[in-house]
Amino acid sequence: MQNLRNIDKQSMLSQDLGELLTEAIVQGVIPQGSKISEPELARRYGVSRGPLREAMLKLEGIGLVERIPHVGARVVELNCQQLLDIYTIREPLEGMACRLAAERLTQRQLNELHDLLEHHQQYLDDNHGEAYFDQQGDFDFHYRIIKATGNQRLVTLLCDELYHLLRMYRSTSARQHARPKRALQEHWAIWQALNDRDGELAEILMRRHISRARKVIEQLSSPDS
Amino acid sequence: MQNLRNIDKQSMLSQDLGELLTEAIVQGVIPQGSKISEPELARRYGVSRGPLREAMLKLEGIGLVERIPHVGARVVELNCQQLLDIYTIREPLEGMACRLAAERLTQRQLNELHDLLEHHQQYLDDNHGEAYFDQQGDFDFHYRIIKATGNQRLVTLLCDELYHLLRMYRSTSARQHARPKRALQEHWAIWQALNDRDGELAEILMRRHISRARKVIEQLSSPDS
DNA sequence: CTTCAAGTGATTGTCGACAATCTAAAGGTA
DNA sequence: TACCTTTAGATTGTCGACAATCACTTGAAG
Repeated sequence: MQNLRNIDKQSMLSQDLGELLTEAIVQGVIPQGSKISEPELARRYGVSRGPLREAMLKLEGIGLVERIPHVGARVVELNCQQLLDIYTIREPLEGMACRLAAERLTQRQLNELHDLLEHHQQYLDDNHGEAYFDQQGDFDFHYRIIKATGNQRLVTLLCDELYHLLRMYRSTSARQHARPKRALQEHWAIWQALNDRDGELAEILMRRHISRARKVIEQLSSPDS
Repeated sequence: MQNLRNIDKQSMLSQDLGELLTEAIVQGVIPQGSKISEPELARRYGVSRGPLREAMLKLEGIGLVERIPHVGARVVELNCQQLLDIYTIREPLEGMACRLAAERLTQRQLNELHDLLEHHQQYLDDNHGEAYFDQQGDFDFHYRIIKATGNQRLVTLLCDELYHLLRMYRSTSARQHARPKRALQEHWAIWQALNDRDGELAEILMRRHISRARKVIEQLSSPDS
């Protein structure tokens, strides 16, 4: 009864390795574009090459590394174009997530979202400007809406795959959320629509929210014209 | 089937295995819900368990099999709810794909799409009713639009992951596209919008197209109310 | 007869080793 | 000097083998 952790979650070595490596790559410990040597990583983590290769396969599926047969694996280099592509996917997907969430969110979940936004608001009003909580709060808001859809495949797709890439970009790029107050306003508007059970409006607002963030990135990447 | 390694010397064994197994599962050769024994499959394909496990990892990433640590892998059982979830994801994603394609399709690609639809139309008018071409033409239309977006991640997501599940469902279910003529009409309308470079309308039409197909499935799954 | 415990057989996860292949440095030729 | 070939080194892909774990049978107790 005390070692509950060992019962409910059988840990595979390759699975744990996958999560470790994911965090290492997302946080920039393993820099973008760097080559990944299987023997070296295997020695560092004290495992054989078998589980490590399986973990790499999983990372490749997420899109964090790219593998070339007989050559090896490299951490993906996330240029602006690829980031824009991700936002292009996020926009309609999270819009649909909002539409679904408007029907399925419980009152309790809505209240928790409200508290989250107020907490976030207070931090910004106090002018802390701590980017960490800013990003954390931002992601948290989106995560909760997505998970409320009850569409497991949608949750996996967004939270377990695409968002790793976003976190990687934000942790390695100096840019820290260029417009936190505006973004929070948009979050409030989305919450209002969700609270009114207006799925159609919530979808539009979320799409605009992501589309605007995408435009900011677009202007940063090509400041000319 | 034994000389798998002679197919292409430059590709990896696990990669070829992944494609073979994907086809076998999609076409129902390996039935839904069946347990997958690593030693048995390894013997059948004349390879070791290493590459086979790596192929299974890839299939798990696509969502064709489910693995439980220390228990094994099973081919996923695609119930109606999961199929509805997939359509829920397809609707906004392919809508966005249409919006993008409206800007990027070349005149040549538009003409090819036109020929494809006319070919399809002729088959239906001749009352062949051959479900195979019907499905093939349907998928082909959607594939071409998606690939015209130029968003590689979107292409991979839809064509290399979600569509395998759709093909699996259609090949194992007796239902053969309940409304081929109506669907073709909607394809024509989408093509018209694409040809007019009206991305906004093309997106709406594609969303409606997929949403209607989803409703058909929804009614089949729960005929009451 | 039902239920639970131990044992047996098979399967999974992991490891170390070997062949095929790629990378990079050394050396020869125009 | 520039370019091509060769060669040594390291890395990747694959294989067979062993320990850990699970499923199923057997058997005994209530």
